[in-house]
Formats: sequence, C-alpha cells, structure tokens
Amino acid sequence: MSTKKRIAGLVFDCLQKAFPDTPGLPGPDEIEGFLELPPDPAMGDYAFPCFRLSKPLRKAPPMIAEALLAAVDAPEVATAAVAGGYLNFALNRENFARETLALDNTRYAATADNAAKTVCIDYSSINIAKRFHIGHLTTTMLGHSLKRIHDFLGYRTVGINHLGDWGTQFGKMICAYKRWGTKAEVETGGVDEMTRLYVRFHEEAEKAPALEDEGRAWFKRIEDGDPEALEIFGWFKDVTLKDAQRVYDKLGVTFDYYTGESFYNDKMDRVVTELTEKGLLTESEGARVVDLEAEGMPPCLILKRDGATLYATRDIAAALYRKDTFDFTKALYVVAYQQDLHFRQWFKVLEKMGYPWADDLVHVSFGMVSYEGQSLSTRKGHIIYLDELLDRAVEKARAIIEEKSPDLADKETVARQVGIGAVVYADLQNNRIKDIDFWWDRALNFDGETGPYVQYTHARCCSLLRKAEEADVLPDAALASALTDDEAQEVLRLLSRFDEVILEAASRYEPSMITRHITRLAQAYNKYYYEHRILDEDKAASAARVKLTEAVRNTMRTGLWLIGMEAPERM
RNA sequence: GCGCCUGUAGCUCAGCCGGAUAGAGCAACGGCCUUCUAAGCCGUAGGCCAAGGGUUCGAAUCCCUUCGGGCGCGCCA
Repeated sequence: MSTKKRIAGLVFDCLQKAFPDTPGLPGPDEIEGFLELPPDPAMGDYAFPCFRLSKPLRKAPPMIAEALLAAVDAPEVATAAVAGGYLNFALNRENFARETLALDNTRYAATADNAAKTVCIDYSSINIAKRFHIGHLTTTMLGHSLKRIHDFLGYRTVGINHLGDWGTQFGKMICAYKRWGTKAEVETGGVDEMTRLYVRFHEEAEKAPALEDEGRAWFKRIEDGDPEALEIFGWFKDVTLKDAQRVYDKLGVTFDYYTGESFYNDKMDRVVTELTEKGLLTESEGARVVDLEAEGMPPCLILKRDGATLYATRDIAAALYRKDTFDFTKALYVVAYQQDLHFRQWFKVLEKMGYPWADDLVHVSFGMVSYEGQSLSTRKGHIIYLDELLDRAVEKARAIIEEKSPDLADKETVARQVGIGAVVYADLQNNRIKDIDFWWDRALNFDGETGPYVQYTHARCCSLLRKAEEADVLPDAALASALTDDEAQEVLRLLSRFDEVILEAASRYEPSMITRHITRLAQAYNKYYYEHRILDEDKAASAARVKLTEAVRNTMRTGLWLIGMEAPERM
C-alpha cells in the first residue's frame, strides 16, 4: 500500500473518531484525492485541506484541523500540525527512507492485465524520397518514448512506421529519373539526388506542361502493377529507407512494421463497400463523402470525383486492418496538430460505422517546428537536416570531452551518447503541444536543464558507486537514520514518486513528465552530493548513502531509457 | 467568417481535474574546485500569471467576453 493511501486511511480514521455518526463525510478514496503536497517540505510530507469538510461539519476549517489532530495516533507519522485550515503530516523519515529504498524503480510491477493488451503506435511515418529533417524529430522521438513507456508498463506494443509511399509525386519522380537520372547518381546521391530530380521535374514542367501527363502516366503504371514502374519505385523506397535507417540507428529508434500507405491499396474497397452498405456515403460536388454536419465538422472525403481514394480512406482502411491484425486496446497516432481535424473526422466515421473501438483511437498531437522564427522550407533551404543537427551536437560533445575529460576511455561513444542525448532531451522536455522554434545556440547548450546535465549526474552516481566498491562499501539501507536530513529526504520523495509519474506520462501521452522528473531528481541529488560527504569513515552510514546513490542511478537510467536516451557511465 | 490550440520573469518553459508566500533553466551580476566528476553547487536581481467580468470560503487554474499568436476549414498527405 502506498504511503499516500495509508495517510488517507489515517485521516479517515481520525474523522470517524472526531466526528462519529456524521453524514456526508468522505471515504478513504475520496480523501486520498484531497491530499496535497505542502508548498514547503518543511511543513510536512502531506497536507489535508479541511476546507472540504466545513460544509458537512458546519465548522471552520482550523477547528476541524484541531479536532483531527487530537485524534491522530499512528507510528508512521512523526508529527502532525495544524496550519490554517490544513492538517500537515510529516512522515517518520527513517521509515520513509527504508521503504523507498526497498522499491525497484528499474521495473514496473506489471499486472498480467496489461500483458494481454496491445497498443499500436504509429509514429515517424516518413515520406519516400525526402530527407529526414527536424520537422520529423518529434513524431519519431515522442512515438519511440511512448512505445518504451508502454513496454515498461507491460503492454504488448506494435510500432508502425506508416511510410508516405503513395501518390502522383512518385510517378513524376520516375518520369524525371527516366529522362535525366542515372542509377549510379541515385545510388550515391540517395535522397538528395531524388529530390534534385523532383525539383528538376517541376522546373521543366513549367516549360512543358505535357510532362505532368507523363508523370501521371507513370503513377498509373505503378497503380496497375507495371513491373518496370514497380521496380524503380521499390528501389527509390529502399534507398530512402537506407538513408533514414542511418538516422534511426543514431537515435536508437526501431519499428516493428514499415507498412506504408501503398500497403493498404488492396484494402480500400472494404471501406467504400462498408460505408455504402451502411448508408453513410453521400454524393457532394461529384465526390463521395461522409456527412458530419450533425457532428459540427466538415464532411469527410472518401472518394474523389475521379473515383480515387483519399488519405482519410487510407487511414480508415489501415485502422480496420490493424484492429483485425493486432486487436489493439489502443492505437496512438503521433502526428502534428495540423492534422487535428482530419483525425477527428475519420475517427468519427469509424464510430458511425458502428465500431465502438473508435474510442480507442488517439491522436497524440504535438506542436509545429520552425527555425529561427520562420517556417521550415526545403525549397528555400530554410531547414535543418537531422544528420547535420546530430553531427554538430556530437561534435560539440566531443570538444567538451577533450577539454574536461581528455583521459576518458571511449570518447567517441560518449560524445555520441551525449550529443544525441542533448537533442532528444530537448525534444521531449516540454509539453508536446508547444511549438518549437529551433535555434542552434539553444540546441547546442549543454548547461542547466539539459540532457547532458541529467547524464552527467547519472555518470557521477556511477563514479561514486565504483569508488564505493573499491572501498568495500556495499549499498545497504540498514542504517536509514543516516538519510533523515532534508536533502536526502527530497531525493527520496522524488524516487518514491517515480512510478506515479510514469503512469501519468502514459495516461497523458506526455513523456516530458518523465524528462522533468528525472531532471528534478538530478537537481536534488546534486544538491545532496554537495552538502553531504557520501563515503567517509562511518561504513554503515556510507552504505546507506551509497544505497541512495544506487537508487538514484537506477531511477535515472530507467528514466533516460524511457525517453529514448542513453546513460553513459563516465563522461 | 467558423473550428481547434495557445498567451505565466528579458528568453525557453513547469504549475492548469481550484487551495497555503506563482517555480525551474537560459541570459545578467556575485560567490564556491589541496575532499567522492565544476557538463556541478550557492546567492542577487527579475512576474498587475494578456485584459475585463463571473462562479467560489479560496482562481494562473473553472465559465463568459475581448485582444494577441499558431494551425485548420473538399477532391495533397
């Protein structure tokens, strides 16, 4: 039972004792919801606001607090005190230290319940023939982190990279390749060469509009399964994925499936058929749509005037396929908020089709990325490619290592972990809905609340644990009385709340909660580290402080893993 | 025009299912390395929580209005 629950039970008992047979008093669960954290830890560990009870009890809050205080009698509470309308509880510090250090924050006590549930996560979803840039970072890292969080909580997860591999632009690209490209150039130039061909196509098409038809014809050939078209297209895809894989490898991001838009080509008929059978498809301005006027939304376009499908059709087909294949209890779509309306529309269409699981579809939306105050533009060259960003971050880390830790064993590995960690941390630091304006100096800052700061604190813990081992001091919380000072208690409080934070991060689809929590833990530990000597002559006390250090190290390593960062042991 | 999101210190943001003096980091200024990693720690300064109304014992937090910013609103995804 959690400490909070026990305090809630205690308040409940006090209430019964102080005000017997009073109707309208809250139960233990309700009381637990009322419990707060005092603004200053010096006031106590938990606070019960008595304002809540002044109505049923018809008494002033401070009087209620006094009456409750008189009824308090529990060993785990060191002191209880009335402060205004609050009753504050301070826990027995020694006891709290012992219990908290008995927790294992590297594992979640997963219920068998979760293991039977599948969560699909659709993230990254890059386009073929486009280079990976900072606009793709958030969907990639947010999705990756959500996958790890759900893995940690014991769910079965399915990570899907829903590739943008369908559309007339690929016909144009093949057309351009056939006219002006060579195999060797595409092989060596990769995505850049494909982009160059695509740009050239548009330039030439301005002069010779007939090219547009030629491009469309090539796309038709892809659709019709023409071997040559498919071969070139498949090859473009391979080249793009090989390029992207380099970035994914650097970031440590993986997927279970790369089923893109083209995968659903033969699964679209079902959508149209079902919608027709269910009488949901109506004609509007030549197109076939699902009317959503009653829901206060514009209609959802299913078929174009020419009978071709649209992206809503494809998303619905994909959802039906995933439900059949994975039987998910939840499906997350990690896509920028720009597409908010689109998701609301097709989620609603599935609901109207009679699928109750439409409620399990979640659009995990996030903010837009701009660069120095202006929107990203490949065409204008106003863009930061991820390769370049990661390389520069690693380079910066390398320079700092040369300066501060020239004797470090595996400098290159650490530079990579730290540089990339800085980028990942910054991406998952704030609430996902916030827009991000990219500035180089901010991205390459390694001081203060940054990835390197948390990693540094982790490495510092590792270093201490190595020293402790050399001195034959093994982590042991037996002498918990050595951990009753304010600084240690603050560290312990943060350690004890780690699992709640993960659960909340999962329920809100907000990994930043974990990022911030481990940052606070790092701050608290660094403060502790400066105010207290950890290894000294007193072996038993040292062992307790080493145990605390170990718990911080483990929690931080787990937290870093959850947000997709590495945890170097030296730096 | 309509809809969704957003507005907290110079900058970037926490806090937003109501509670006790609104918190961090960056930037600025001033301290701390002969002791366990100074990518660190401590301190100073910096805020009519966009504005106005309302609900409440109590509002940065909930409701309404206004203003500023972002995004979206039919055959692209």
